[in-house]
Amino acid sequence: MTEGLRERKKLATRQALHLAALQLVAERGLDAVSVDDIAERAQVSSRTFFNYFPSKVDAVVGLDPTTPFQVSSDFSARPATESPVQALRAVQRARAQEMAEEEELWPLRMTVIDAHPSLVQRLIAAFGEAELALAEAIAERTGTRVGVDVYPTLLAAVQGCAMRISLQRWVATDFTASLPDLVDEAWDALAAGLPAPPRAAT
Amino acid sequence: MTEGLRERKKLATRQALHLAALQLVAERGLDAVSVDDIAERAQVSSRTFFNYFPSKVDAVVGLDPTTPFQVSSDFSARPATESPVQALRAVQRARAQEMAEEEELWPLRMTVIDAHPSLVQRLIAAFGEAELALAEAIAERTGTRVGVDVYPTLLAAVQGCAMRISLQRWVATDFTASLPDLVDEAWDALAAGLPAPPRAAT
DNA sequence: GCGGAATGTTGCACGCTCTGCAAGTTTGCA
DNA sequence: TGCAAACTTGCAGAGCGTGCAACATTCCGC
Repeated sequence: MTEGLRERKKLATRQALHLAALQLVAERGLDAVSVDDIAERAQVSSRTFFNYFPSKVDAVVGLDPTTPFQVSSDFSARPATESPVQALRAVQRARAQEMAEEEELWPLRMTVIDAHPSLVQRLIAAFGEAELALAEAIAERTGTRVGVDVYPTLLAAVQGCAMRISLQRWVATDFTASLPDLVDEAWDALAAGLPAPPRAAT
Repeated sequence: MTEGLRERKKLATRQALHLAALQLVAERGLDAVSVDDIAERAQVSSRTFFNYFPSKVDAVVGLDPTTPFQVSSDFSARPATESPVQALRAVQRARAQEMAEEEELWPLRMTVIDAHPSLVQRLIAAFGEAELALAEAIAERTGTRVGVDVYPTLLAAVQGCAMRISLQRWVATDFTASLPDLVDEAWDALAAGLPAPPRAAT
C-alpha cells in the first residue's frame, strides 16, 4: 500500500516533529520553545530535526514545500472559459474546503501562527515562493508577459493577500465562519474593484 | 538647528551602519557578510550594532520603524470626498515620488533587497506592521469594522501588494520606469476589478 | 535469508546571531 | 565645573544552523 517502511517512517517523523512544535508553541509561546525541546518530544535527536526542517519556524508552520505550487497547477487545470479571477476564486474555495475539513490540524495551526508575527511572516513567504509560477500561469492564460505587464504579477500577489486575509478572519471568528465563504467575500470585493461598501443603515 | 550633538551622532551612526550593510551585501551577498563586518566598516563595535538594529536584515533594509505608519496617517489626511482606493493611490503616488527622488539610496536599496528573498520578506513584514493601523483608518472612513467586515483588512493588505509589485517592477526595469506611473498602473488594474487585459493585436 | 548499496540518524565541532549585564566613556545641563 | 543621563563596549552565554564522519537501518537482487 504505502511505499515502503522507509517512506512511512520519514512521514511519521515529519508529522511528529510538526505536531510537537505546534503543541509546545501553543503551550509556552515561540520564544520559550527550543529546537531541542521539539526534537525531544518527537523522540529524535536535535540534529535529525534539521534533516526535516531548516528552522524552528518552518517546523511550526509545517507546510509541505510543494504545497504552494499546487495553486498554480490547480489554476492551470481550470477551464479556459473562466476569467483568471473566477479561476483563482474557485481554486481557493477548493483549497479552503480542504483546510476546513482537517478540523484537528488547521485551526490549531492557524491559532498558533496568528499569535506570532514571525510565523505569519513565514506563512506569507510560503505563498510568495509560488508567486512567480502562478504569475507565469496567469500570463500564459491571458497572453500577457511577466516582467512587462502588471497584470500577472499583481494578480498572483493579490491572490496571496486574499487567502491570507481570509485565514486571518477565520481565526478571528474562532473558526465559526465558513472558510470558503470568507474566501468568496474577499473575491467579491476584489472583483468589484474594492469600492467603499454601502454604509449600513443604523 | 539639529537637536544636539547626541542626536546627530546617533543618526550618523545609524546611517553609517545601514550604508555599510547595503554596500557589503551588494559586494558579497547577504550570507557572506556578518554583523562584525558591518560594524567594522561603520567603525563601531559589533555590540553597538545591536543597539541600532535588531538583526542583520534590518540593517540592510534600513527602514525607520515609524515609516510604515506614515501610510495610515497620510491616508487619514486625504480629503473625505475621495474613495478609499483613490486616497490610497494618491498616498502611494506621493510616497513613490519621494523614493524616486532619493536617486542614490532607493535604487541601491531595492537592488540589494530584490536579490535576497529574506530581505524581500523583511520589507513585506515592514508593510505588514502598519496594516492594522491602516485598516482602522479605512474602517473609520467607511463606517466598517475591523474584525467584522472584509473591506478594511483586505484593502490594507492589498495596498501593500500594490506597493510591493510596483517596487519589484521598478527594479525589473532597472529604474528606467517612473515609479509613480507603475503605482498608477497597479491601481488601475485593482480599481477595475482585475479583469483580464485585452489581448494585444499581434 | 544474505550481503552490499543506499539512505537515515546521531554526535561533535564550529561559526554566527542576539541578549543581559556591568563596566567605562561621552554628552547634556544647571 | 560637576552631576546625571545616555551611549559604547567587552564579556559571557544560550540558541540556531551546518558540515562532517561514524553508526544503524532499510532496500533489493540473488
